[in-house]
Amino acid sequence: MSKVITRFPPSPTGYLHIGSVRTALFNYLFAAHNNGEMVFRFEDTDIERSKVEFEKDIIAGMEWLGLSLDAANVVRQSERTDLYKKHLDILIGKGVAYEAEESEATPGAKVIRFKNPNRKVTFTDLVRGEVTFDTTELGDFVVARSHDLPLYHLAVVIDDHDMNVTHVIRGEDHISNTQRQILLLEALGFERPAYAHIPLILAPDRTKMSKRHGAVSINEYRAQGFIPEAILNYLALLGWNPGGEQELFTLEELVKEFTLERVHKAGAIFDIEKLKWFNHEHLKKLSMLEYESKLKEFMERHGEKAPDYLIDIVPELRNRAQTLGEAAEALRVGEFSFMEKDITVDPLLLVQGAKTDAETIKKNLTVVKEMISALPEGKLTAEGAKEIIFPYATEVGRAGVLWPLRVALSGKEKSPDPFVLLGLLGKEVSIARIAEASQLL
RNA sequence: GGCCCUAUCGUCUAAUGGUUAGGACAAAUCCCUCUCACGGAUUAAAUCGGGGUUCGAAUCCCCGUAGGGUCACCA
Repeated sequence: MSKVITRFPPSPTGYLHIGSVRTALFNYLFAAHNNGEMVFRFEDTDIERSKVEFEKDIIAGMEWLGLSLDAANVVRQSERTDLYKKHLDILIGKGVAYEAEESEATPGAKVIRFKNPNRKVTFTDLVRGEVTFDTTELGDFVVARSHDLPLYHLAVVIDDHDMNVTHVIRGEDHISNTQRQILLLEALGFERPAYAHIPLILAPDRTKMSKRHGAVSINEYRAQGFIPEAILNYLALLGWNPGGEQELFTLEELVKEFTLERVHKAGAIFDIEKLKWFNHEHLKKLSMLEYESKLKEFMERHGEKAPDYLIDIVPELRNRAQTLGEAAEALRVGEFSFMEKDITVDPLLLVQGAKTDAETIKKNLTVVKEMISALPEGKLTAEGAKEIIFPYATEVGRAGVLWPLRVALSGKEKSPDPFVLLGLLGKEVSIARIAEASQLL
């Protein structure tokens, strides 16, 4: 059996779309699973709408996702007109294509129409089984604007053949294009590739996802702080799954499991909440250092500077934020302001949740301060602090000890628990803050 | 409208003729608890409808219904 070759042929007429990414992913997974290859080409026959800016965006997006195979050898249809012309002449020579009326798009040139044999075309779709179309309603469709300007269907057929594509895996919106392409490829004497039309990603209203539904460009997800591992994992499971109950997969695992037989037939609604869950899970799998550098890079990308204490609060950030964007936001709005040199403590807040009077609070804070002071230098960890303080707090009433302690250390109504705070701030700063808070009472 | 495709909890899905129809997200409740999170437990929630085939149907067939895709000198 010949080597499996799939393809990803975006047209550079917009930013990399989330739906394109999933199609690319399925092509990638299928090729990789079968030790094959995914080829890449830009379908820019529509010169009006195609832009270099979009080409760059698509390449950058694919690279970021880790799906780029050979971006250096990008093929552009606009650079292959000789190849198309050659085949166009063959079609005309055979009498299966002919010059018709003058072109609207390029005045002076005649459009080329394909002489429709008006018959039924049946193909086996690897996802849907046998599909039959009657091509009669297509009429003699236009295959080129002129001798030099092929249209999509012609270019696709020639390129897929020329690039030795064995499997055409694309969105279901292309299923009715297949009949035209089969007609052309047979007229040219090419071998048919295998076809697989995968279900579309739908917006919550069950229609094709588009800009009016929110984010469709992969850039927007990147900007929100989603990471490639999560996006790929989520997208792979939209319309496919390996059958078990496992949901978290690495790219390698997806490659190992992927088969077209298990691709669904029905469209799947894109659920941002579930994507967030996947993102959180993949973020949790990162080491402290990996998380730190990812967040740092993310913040810099958005013109923000990560604080130098970032590494210390990674564990907290990681369990709170589902996306890097949420982590950056938490930092921006001061959720971790207690890590700064100076904090302000509101005396009222100190007693607010303590369920006891100021005198008791003051006494409790003093006891805690002494407990910490008694600890040998460098011994103040969250666990260690909890070990000595928690029994005392339980004995005299936790709210009366832990709430004021937490507020004294953070100055905030909401924060990580006081033991974590002690571990983060260290002995010296903690003692100083407790002392300052006591003064306020 | 023509043609094509599709149909399991709100959502993503498992179960490829025999299960109390399972899991996950979201929701609700409870636990943990000094707050916010995290985490743990529990609950509610589905086979679109009607006919067949079969001892037995979510699963196979037919008819409805509903939804989607597509009908360019765009891709």
